[in-house]
Amino acid sequence: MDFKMKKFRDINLKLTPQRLAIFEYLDDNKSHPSAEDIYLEIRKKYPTISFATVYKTLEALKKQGLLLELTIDPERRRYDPGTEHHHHLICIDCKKIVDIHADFRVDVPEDAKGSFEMLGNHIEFYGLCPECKKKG
Amino acid sequence: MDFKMKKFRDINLKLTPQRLAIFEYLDDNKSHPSAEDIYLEIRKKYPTISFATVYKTLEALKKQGLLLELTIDPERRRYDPGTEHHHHLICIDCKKIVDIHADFRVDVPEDAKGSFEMLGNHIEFYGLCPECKKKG
DNA sequence: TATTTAAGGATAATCATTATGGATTTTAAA
DNA sequence: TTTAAAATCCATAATGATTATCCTTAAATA
Ligand SMILES: [Mn+2]
Ligand SMILES: [Mn+2]
Ligand SMILES: [Zn+2]
Ligand SMILES: [Zn+2]
Repeated sequence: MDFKMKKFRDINLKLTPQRLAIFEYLDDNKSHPSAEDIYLEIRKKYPTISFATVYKTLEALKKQGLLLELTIDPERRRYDPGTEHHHHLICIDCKKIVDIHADFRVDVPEDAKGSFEMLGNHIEFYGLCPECKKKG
Repeated sequence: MDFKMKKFRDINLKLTPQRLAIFEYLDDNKSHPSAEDIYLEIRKKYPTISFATVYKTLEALKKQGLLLELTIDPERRRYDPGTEHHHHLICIDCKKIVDIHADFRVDVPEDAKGSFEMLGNHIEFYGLCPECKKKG
């Protein structure tokens, strides 16, 4: 969180109570929340905060490279404060997203990639979380 | 396409000219089109077709397991008539999606997966297509 | 051909996200 | 401390994709 504040100062972005609350909520957050998740949480402290503020703060964080946007849930965008390269496991039932910090060799064979310039990759694992497996 | 018709007949779904046109458009289609792409194309033959019809047909195909919905483009859903297990390469510039038919070993280590039940995976590769690389 | 039932199409509704604009707050300078 | 400029807040409107509704039309089947 400290470094988020620093980065913001560095580029003339102001530190407001709303933003600090969002930083704090995201800091070390492993739940991959949606904009609404964040909005609902921050609203407990700042009941007048607007969705626009949440979206704009997320946009600013993304632009600083301090936040990733996940396109893994077809219903809504999810955000990930863990910006190191990692992969995800999503429960097909409750949509919970869990980090997978493992290194996989996924070199695309030359003939398959053609003259594409390869820049990165992301693996989505699908499965059932322990809770949902129990429920059936 | 034939087998799509058969599956539809088997479950009391009617074969209409609009649906056949969509089947035909999707058959062997490697472009991963959006609902709008499909709508615009079919409209050439059936100028009165509605978006609702496109969405409903896609939904029916999905339910039959004849079509996959991709959550790889944050702006809109893309559809994939290739339902065999494969991966994708997306151009971060023009959003073109290309199939990668290669087999990768991506076994999640026991300690990372916990008691999740693993059911599948999908790898998204990010890069620049030859055309976009040229443009800079 | 008649009957049944699903599908088509126009359009409204919904939901997530983005844009706008005036009031407020922060920051820096005077 | 006062002032001014810039950034942010939030209410709200706009947008764009997707889903729902409802009435008319057409496909299937006997
Ligand atoms: Mn993550
Ligand atoms: Mn594909
Ligand atoms: Zn679950
Ligand atoms: Zn491209």
